Amino acid sequence: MSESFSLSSLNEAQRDAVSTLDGPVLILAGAGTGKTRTVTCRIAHMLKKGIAPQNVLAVTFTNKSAVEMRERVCAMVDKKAGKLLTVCTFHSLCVRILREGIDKLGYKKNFTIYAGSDQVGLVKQLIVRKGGKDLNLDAMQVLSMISKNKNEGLAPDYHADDLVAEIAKAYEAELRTQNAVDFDDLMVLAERLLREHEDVRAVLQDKYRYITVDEFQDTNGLQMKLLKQLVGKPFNICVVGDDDQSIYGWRGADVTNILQFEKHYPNPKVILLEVNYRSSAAVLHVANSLIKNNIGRREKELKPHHPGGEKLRIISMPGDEEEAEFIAEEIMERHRVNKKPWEDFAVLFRTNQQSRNLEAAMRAFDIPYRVVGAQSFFDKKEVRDVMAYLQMFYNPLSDVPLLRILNAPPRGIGQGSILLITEASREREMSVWEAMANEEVLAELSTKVKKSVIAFTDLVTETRHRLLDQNNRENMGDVLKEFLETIDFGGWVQRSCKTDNEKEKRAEGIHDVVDYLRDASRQGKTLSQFLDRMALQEDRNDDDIEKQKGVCLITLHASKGLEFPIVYLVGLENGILPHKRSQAEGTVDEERRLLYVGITRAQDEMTMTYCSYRSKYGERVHCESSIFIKELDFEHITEHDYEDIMGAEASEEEQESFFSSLNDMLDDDED
DNA sequence: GTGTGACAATTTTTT
DNA sequence: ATTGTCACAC
Repeated sequence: MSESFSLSSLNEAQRDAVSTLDGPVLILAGAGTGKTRTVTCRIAHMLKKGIAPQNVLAVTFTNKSAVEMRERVCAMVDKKAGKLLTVCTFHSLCVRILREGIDKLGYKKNFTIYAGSDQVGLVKQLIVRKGGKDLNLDAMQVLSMISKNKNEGLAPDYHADDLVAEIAKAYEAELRTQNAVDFDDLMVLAERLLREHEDVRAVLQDKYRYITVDEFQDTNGLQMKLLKQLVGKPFNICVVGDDDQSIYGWRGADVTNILQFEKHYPNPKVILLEVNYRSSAAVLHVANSLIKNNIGRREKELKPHHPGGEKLRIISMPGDEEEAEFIAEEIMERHRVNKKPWEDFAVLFRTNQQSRNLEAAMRAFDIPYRVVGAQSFFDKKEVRDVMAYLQMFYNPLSDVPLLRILNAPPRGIGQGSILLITEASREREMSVWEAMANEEVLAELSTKVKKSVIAFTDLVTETRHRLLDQNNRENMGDVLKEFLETIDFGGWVQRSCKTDNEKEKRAEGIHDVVDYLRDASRQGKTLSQFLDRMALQEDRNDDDIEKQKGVCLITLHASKGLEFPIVYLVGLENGILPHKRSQAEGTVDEERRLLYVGITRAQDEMTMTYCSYRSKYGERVHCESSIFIKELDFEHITEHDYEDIMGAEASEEEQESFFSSLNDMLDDDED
């Protein structure tokens, strides 16, 4: 596809966005208004105008959108030029920046990235060490406080609770001595590096002359600060987003970034993308009627490209089981009678719990379905263990991965010995790895344990050299495989499995890591590059919801960016949507946006349901319909009752033609 | 080092 | 109802 063809296929606002390359640009792109197409065309246009691809940076929030954006730009431009573009996530960008210059902040360049369970493990340890165990202090909670603090740019000791401040400080110190950084640090340190080192800043500002930020409503304060450092004069920064789709406030996203963009970059060109190519007019009218109840938003309205459309339905259900069954049955019918493929349907819900009923109903009707979430590849224990081994090989001085696998599988270094070694390492101000090679420390251990420790360090050292030696022609995947066999890692994992199914899944997990590493090795990647990729989850394509078959069961949050011809949105009840906690937290607006996102997923048909009763934690409780329902424009909605529909259907079977026409007259007052 | 039972918690989730 | 965590026993 040639680029001029693309340009002519854009609407006026989109063209305006594409051709405005200089100075700050704010693109307010409503749902379904061709945002990605506009942004990718804009970047293609840059290259056509002679801007060097090396000078172009596009930052996204997820790897998925980074990959998509790159692919779509590459389809429009010269292959070679496309490869020279920088299209990546915030975190990936920070890793690149830091691998170059983190030494200027006193870290070594081979820093380790601690993620997820690494962080939790470390905090758990620190809670114990600081004597907060009896205080019911939860590691995850502490961690989220630490994270929030970092993202707000506060000092680590700035916490309401003294003990938390203690732990936060110790956490920072610990990461520092282990030459490790967490996900937040990637951002914090990259920002600091740019702010404190003019030379680094100058180089990067000169390199990235044209910057695009996608999903700008999801950025937080820290990401904004990083951008401020990265964007140099004449401020060729283009941000794209939609304040009405800001649904990640709970995770730090700061919607004022997009609302007050002018404060950071005065007199931007503001472009409104309002023509929606996705949904019917009816769907958009309802969506518009809801979202205008939010105050302090940027005024805009989705304008339908496709006129008319089926009215939306709101159906009251007696209980959550009927709700699920009704939907499953209807999907079944629509598939059978109207020949709609399963992939046309989606069922959206607020909380993951709600998927239970739905899954059960789908299974009962033999409807193929796909669910997002579940357990992701990288959270699997065996995968994390193997990754810990690799992290340790790369940098044995990082205690966290080392401690994770020190006795997994068991090799005669028990809890007591581990405690002794860690204590000894702290006393001597050395890493655990160094302590294990220290004669004095070894002398404190029993002969048996000492032998185990030496056997372990010897094996690790030998494997480590084979993995890191650039002159070694061996494939890293093969080295890992051999190592895992030597320690009988697979056997240990198998033994801990209860079912055959589990055995299979776990073995697969281990096998996959080996395969990934083998591939990376074949492509000439170093262990460091492989670990970065894995930490940033850049290889994650195993659970791409769009590639799976069947009816899509998905949370409202995860549905953002997707679209479906026929959508069901369940549980429109106070306490669920808006969620119970949002009242107290003052985030009802965000719940409204969440519903807005849900409605705008639908292309043709939209059905919303609420229940009178719902099973909650084993108890059957009464529910009332959502406050949001009365905000909707009922000109484009028909209301139904479960009993009536079922009654009508039952009759239909007996006296098909008569009752169905009567039913039409009663229920649908369309022309 | 692994298995059992009591006990609490229970929105959304990427990197 | 379900799921995970933790203490304790074997």
